[in-house]
Amino acid sequence: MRTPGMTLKELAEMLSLSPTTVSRALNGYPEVNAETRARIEAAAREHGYQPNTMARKLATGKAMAVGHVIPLGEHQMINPIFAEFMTGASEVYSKVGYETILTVVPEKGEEDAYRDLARRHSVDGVIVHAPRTGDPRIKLLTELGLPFVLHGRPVGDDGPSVCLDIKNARAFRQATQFLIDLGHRRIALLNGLEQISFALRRRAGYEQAMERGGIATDPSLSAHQEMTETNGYNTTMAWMQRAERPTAILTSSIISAIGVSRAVRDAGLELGHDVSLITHDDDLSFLRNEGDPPRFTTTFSSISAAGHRCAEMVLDLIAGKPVESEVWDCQLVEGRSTGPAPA
Amino acid sequence: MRTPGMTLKELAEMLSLSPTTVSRALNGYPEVNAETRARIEAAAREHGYQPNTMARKLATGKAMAVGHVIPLGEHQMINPIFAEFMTGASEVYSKVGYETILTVVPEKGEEDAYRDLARRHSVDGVIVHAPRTGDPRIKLLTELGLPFVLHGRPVGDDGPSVCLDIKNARAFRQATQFLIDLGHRRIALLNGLEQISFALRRRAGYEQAMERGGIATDPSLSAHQEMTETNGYNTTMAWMQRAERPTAILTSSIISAIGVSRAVRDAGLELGHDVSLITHDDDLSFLRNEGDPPRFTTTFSSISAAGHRCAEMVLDLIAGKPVESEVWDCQLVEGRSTGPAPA
DNA sequence: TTGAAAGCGCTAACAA
DNA sequence: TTGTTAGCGCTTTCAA
Repeated sequence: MRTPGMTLKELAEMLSLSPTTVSRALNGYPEVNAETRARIEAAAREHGYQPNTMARKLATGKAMAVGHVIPLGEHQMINPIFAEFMTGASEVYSKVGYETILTVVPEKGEEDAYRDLARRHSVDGVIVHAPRTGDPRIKLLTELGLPFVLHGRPVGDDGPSVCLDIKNARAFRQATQFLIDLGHRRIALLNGLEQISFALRRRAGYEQAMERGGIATDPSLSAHQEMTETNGYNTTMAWMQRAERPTAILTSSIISAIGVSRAVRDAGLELGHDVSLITHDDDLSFLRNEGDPPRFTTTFSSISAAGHRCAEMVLDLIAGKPVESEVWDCQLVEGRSTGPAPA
Repeated sequence: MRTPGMTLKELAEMLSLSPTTVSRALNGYPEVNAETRARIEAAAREHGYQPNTMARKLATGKAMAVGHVIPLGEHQMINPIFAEFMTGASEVYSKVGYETILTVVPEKGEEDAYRDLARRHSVDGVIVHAPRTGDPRIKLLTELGLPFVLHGRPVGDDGPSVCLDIKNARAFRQATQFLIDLGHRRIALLNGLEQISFALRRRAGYEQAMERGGIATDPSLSAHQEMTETNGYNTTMAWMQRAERPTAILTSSIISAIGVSRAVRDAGLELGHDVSLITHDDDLSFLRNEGDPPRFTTTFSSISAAGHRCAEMVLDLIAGKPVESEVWDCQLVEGRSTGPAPA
């Protein structure tokens, strides 16, 4: 049923050339006569010749694809951010003729997914999202010999790896400091799941600033949970109902910030007046409006840029080029209504 | 560098059998001696044998993959919904050993992306998202002979195709009717881009109900635009500032509804009191909380279920099984604060 | 019930 | 600069 699509051999026959020459011409090898190459290219274009990827993959032993394994379940709400990331990455792959392979697996099956990808040679490399404490993926991928790039710094010492990250600790230290300078003392932290590298570093930054400011951190004012709107709402609501409620909240995601914002309102309070909010902004442009809620933006703001860069890095890795880890800087952007602490 | 992974030939040699027999045993062909098969299976398991997908693909001519082509740009904000959809679909593919191939392309390159996928034999079938008026994809895919399933009904008559959709018109007719019955007259529609099938059908439903209710539809109360929060916010804000502002708003997406909700508040009005809101709910659970905003839910509510079903359908199509289009029913769920029209 | 042999369409040594 | 010859690892006739 499928349009057959011409083969290399057929094209070669039409040109009275050997498949080898045609292959070489089309793949840009230098040893082809310019005139011959022109002829071949013209014919290929004219007949809409497109090499069969499977054959090429088998012959070269390269999968011409990069894999992204996404665990379902607990972390599922990573989705909107993940989508932005994928957009950036996928663009890069397409540009060099690579394909993007997406594998969605139940939390438990994650390692098997990587094993399968490696053994079946389905991909030449992978991107690992949100490394965690004791993350088994790094060791596994190293063993499998599958090139990978981490989006986020690894937590412990799991051996050498290449990653792209932002200065999480610094960002949150700055943000906390900023609030302290405004006179806040009861500053709450609404963070992501504790075992995730991002969250760990952000907490560290928060705690450092608190310590420097001589403020004892109240553990009940730190929440580590999935960054959903509902979680943000519920946790904030509980905080708002305390006698000594926090006067400022720091969140790790614009998604939770939406929940915070709603909870504050529902508690009969006003954001930027009764409660200040600073959030790490993942630039989900479809979710936010200028100045609301007031937020903390990092240069990592465009998640799609991160996807873009991670993709480039993994391709370099695959090509055997040396690749350095990158840690991007941050930038504090003062929101409209982040005011001094209420008296 | 990569762990080599044993080949069929090697496995066969270890067993002193021919590759043919081993292949047959592993692929469940009936003509293999039970005892031999057991031996083969044991050995395969023991040595962790995993067939090389590329070789298999080349030999069988099947790509063992389904493609999803996502246009960038205008429709980019489809993202969060799309992510949910992909989750459902990907699960299905994985379960049967298929891979998910994602192609993100600039709006213009969409057709070429399909052509390339087909010619390079990268996929056995594709899912087409959000068919539009004069959508070139249907004809193209038919020509290419690439099996496809539409998520959303086609608009015109682009030839036979298989689709999965909800009863959009009926849903919006019902919702509008519901508002009319509550006494609303100035009902606004905040819809998706005009050329998208979903939006067209929803508008039709809205207009039918208005007509039946004997209410002239005010064109300035229908907005067709990308369903982003910002668009929802701005449009609603403009409406709220009119002398005769709408008393009810119907939106096509929970994303725009968030913008509506904020705009109403910022205009100093109260949702469910001054303005009623009903929205088609894509069940992006991370974005909403029970009862806020009041909403209209369809059984299509779980987008991931749609992804799941579309995937099954395309696999059946690929397998040559007959597949019927499906149109899922809807369900009106009354939200907490959708009250009668203000006097 | 098993095996031998011939590809799938391409790339890549090695020759010419 | 071009062509010849082998494969890549698997499936699949066709024989035994």
